[in-house]
Amino acid sequence: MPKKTPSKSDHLSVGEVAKRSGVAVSTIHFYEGKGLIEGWRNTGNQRRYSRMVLRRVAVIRIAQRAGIPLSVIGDYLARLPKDIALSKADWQDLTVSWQAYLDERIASLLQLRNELESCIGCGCLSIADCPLRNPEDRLAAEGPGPRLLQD
Amino acid sequence: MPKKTPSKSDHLSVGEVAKRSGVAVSTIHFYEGKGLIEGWRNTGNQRRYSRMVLRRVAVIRIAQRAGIPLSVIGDYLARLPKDIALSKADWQDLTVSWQAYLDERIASLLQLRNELESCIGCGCLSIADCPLRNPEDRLAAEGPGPRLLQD
DNA sequence: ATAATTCCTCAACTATAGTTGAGGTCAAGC
DNA sequence: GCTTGACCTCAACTATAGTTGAGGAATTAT
Repeated sequence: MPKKTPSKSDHLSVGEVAKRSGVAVSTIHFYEGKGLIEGWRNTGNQRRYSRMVLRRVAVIRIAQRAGIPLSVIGDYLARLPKDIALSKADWQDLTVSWQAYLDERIASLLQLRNELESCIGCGCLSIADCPLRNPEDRLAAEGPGPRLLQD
Repeated sequence: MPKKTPSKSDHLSVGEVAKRSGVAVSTIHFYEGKGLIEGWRNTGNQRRYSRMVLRRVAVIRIAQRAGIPLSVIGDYLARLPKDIALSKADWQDLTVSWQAYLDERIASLLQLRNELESCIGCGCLSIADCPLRNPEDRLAAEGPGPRLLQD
């Protein structure tokens, strides 16, 4: 039984996870601190991860591409089995949720785009009339925006 | 000549700008510090703004809705006349730029959405095969994302 | 056995977009 | 003419998503 390769079978060091998932070691630390991933420690207090963590990191990065904040990603991941491979159903749930999220964001951006289009050259920005400043829009606008107008 | 109303003609205090544009006074300070808006001071060192600043603030908030960072908004605004009303052409330039920006972001989100769709249930996330992890995507992906994969 | 990596923790720092508070000044109303 | 409210500056703090560095321990390679 050769024991040459860094860590075989199913325990990866942070460095290996970092290299294989394409993120920095500090980011792995950070994700673990946030509870997004989990592992155990060896006798020398060094982090060891199951290779399942690679998929979790991939999932995190994909969700980030969709603009989902880590806290929300964490909520999704928390409902999933830890250290067990994501099942087809798990992955399906995630993708469906994220598609809904993406759909909302896309719709919101499209609305803004169309409003810009209809306002090209008008330059009005009238508080009363312009859809770009119309309070109705705010209700349909994306969530984390700061309060825009109140008159 | 009545001089009752807070500040008539064409000089608004921060408070008035804040109230009329719907942002906090601290935000006006912040924008001024960032060079996004400009004004002058009265004899008592208090900020005074032309009413043109209201439109500028509206423009800033609209651009933020589109997800454009303040630094970029500042670059656009810097090329515009200060303290002079935005012309139709100015506004047109802005909206066209922002639409292009929005189009890119929308395209990028749609691509991700479609990739998710094609991957529903596959759960592969294969480094080699999965479009969600495929390096080709990165080139087409949105700008400010952290580096994703390098193998 | 020693040297070179890798890893550990913890604190501090980056950037973005602001908000909050302290301590003090200015302007407006009565 | 004095009190209240609006304003001033500056520093510190919030949140998100990490990165960087110091000082020290563990692991790996020669």
